[in-house]
Amino acid sequence: MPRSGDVVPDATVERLPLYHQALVELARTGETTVSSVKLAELAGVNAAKVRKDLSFLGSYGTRGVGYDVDFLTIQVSRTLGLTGDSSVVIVGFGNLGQALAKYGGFADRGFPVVAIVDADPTKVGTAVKETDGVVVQHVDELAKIVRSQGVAVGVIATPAESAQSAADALVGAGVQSILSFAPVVLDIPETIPWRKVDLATELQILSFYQARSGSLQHPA
Amino acid sequence: MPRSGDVVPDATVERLPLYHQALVELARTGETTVSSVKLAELAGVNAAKVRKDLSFLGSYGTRGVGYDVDFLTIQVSRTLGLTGDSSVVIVGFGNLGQALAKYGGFADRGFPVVAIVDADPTKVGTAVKETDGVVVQHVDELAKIVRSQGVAVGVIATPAESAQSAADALVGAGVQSILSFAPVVLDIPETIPWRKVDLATELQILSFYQARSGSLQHPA
DNA sequence: TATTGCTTGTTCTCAAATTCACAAACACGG
DNA sequence: CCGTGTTTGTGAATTTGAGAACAAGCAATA
Ligand SMILES: NC(=O)c1ccc[n+]([C@@H]2O[C@H](COP(=O)([O-])OP(=O)(O)OC[C@H]3O[C@@H](n4cnc5c(N)ncnc54)[C@H](O)[C@@H]3O)[C@@H](O)[C@H]2O)c1
Ligand SMILES: NC(=O)c1ccc[n+]([C@@H]2O[C@H](COP(=O)([O-])OP(=O)(O)OC[C@H]3O[C@@H](n4cnc5c(N)ncnc54)[C@H](O)[C@@H]3O)[C@@H](O)[C@H]2O)c1
Repeated sequence: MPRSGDVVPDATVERLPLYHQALVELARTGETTVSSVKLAELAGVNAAKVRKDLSFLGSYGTRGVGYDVDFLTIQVSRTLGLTGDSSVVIVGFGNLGQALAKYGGFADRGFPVVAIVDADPTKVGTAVKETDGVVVQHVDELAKIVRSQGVAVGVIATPAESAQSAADALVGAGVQSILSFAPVVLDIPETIPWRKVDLATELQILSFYQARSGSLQHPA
Repeated sequence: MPRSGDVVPDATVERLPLYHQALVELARTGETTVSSVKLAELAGVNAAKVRKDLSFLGSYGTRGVGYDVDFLTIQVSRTLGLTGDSSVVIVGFGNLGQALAKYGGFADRGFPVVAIVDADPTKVGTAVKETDGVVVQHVDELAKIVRSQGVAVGVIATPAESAQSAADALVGAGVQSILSFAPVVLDIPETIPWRKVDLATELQILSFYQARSGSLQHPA
């Protein structure tokens, strides 16, 4: 019987946010319990997989009934480490950085944007009303900002050629994880988890499956 | 001996864009050949994995020497189906849609944005200079646009609640693949490959590995 | 309290992916 | 033309993940 102290497989970790999202939606619509079949449908995965994934967190379902939506949400959140908010700093206030800054979906999901930095002096001083008027600061202030505000996550939205130096600055400043939109592999200490979101890569993967048309759908 | 006609594993397909990117970068810096070790380093993966992945495309290396950068680039491109350009239509000209529209990285990598649509009449008519002055059109024109311009890829940048109808419209219009930024599971025919990019999901996955600090790095 | 119907949790089997390890193959220098 | 050093391509072993199947367990109801 796996308990929450045991390891959770990587493949499961990647799906937990899907379940979390589905659970939040269920709670919003007033559902109090949910079966693995229903949850699987909402998350777009196999029901057996849902049950196995959830069993890694503990035995939180009730046979014949299903899972309690609120309780399961808490368990998934806890496993993902979504206890309190994790503040985010955005590095690079260009096209993408501005879109991210204005986007409310981060704060809604527990990742408030508390600071924005850029290397361009002409961008420093801009206030973003969507994020409670956070003002763009210079990248040289990064370490001070991270320390004083207890920033946990750094988001890199600089051009590819500046991404490594942005990463170095974030690591030096003491952030605990990094999400990068630059299409380059970063050299980051193993102690700091990081992920990359690369749109061109996504389009190229789609291109493959499109060429092999119909042979496989959405394998993500 | 696997040939290009054989199947390429999903896990390999997901990495081919990484290699492609590294190869383009190598060519830019004037390198003519590259070893699996070097390529692995650039792509951030294991060298044996690189060799096995490439072997699915065919036997294109030279023992004792490595791979010819230009030739391998062509083979990877061909496998991914990156022969000609694939035109893209962006659905939703909000924060994210505008950032995407202004971003040059799409066209650079063979995915020119040839059209943008939105449901909001006040957005219709806006011209985006970064993409050769493409003008935002109404979403009702989607089918006509896709057919007349031979659009291959649809990018969904609408709010979550409109994403399914955007997907339906794209499918109806005849696009061949879909990339969505909305944090919802879409119901799309199996014949049309689609992928989802969800930033909150990425942050939540990072949150897990951060909580289990140091036990595992960047598993993507 | 016994029965019934439903859903979980887990076991088992199969498939996919990763990694190691090394023979085969090639370039090059002497 | 032969030996040497290097790097590929791929078998084989191992790890990881997926999915089917079903016994175990609970609620509800009579
Ligand atoms: N815009 C998009 O839709 C989009 C899509 C996919 C990927 N990306 C990637 O996201 C990144 C940003 O794209 P963009 O379109 O916003 O670029 P951009 O040029 O509009 O903005 C980059 C910003 O980063 C700032 N910057 C540069 N070096 C910096 C440094 N060392 N420290 C701090 N700030 C620095 C610049 O001053 C600028 O404001 C790029 O790597 C791009 O490939 C963007
Ligand atoms: N902005 C970001 O940085 C960001 C980050 C992550 C995810 N997202 C996701 O991307 C999506 C868009 O985000 P955003 O911040 O750009 O939102 P937004 O509200 O700024 O823009 C949405 C746009 O879509 C248009 N639209 C609405 N319904 C439509 C329809 N049926 N057909 C065509 N157009 C329609 C609206 O008129 C609006 O212009 C959302 O799903 C959001 O969750 C955005």
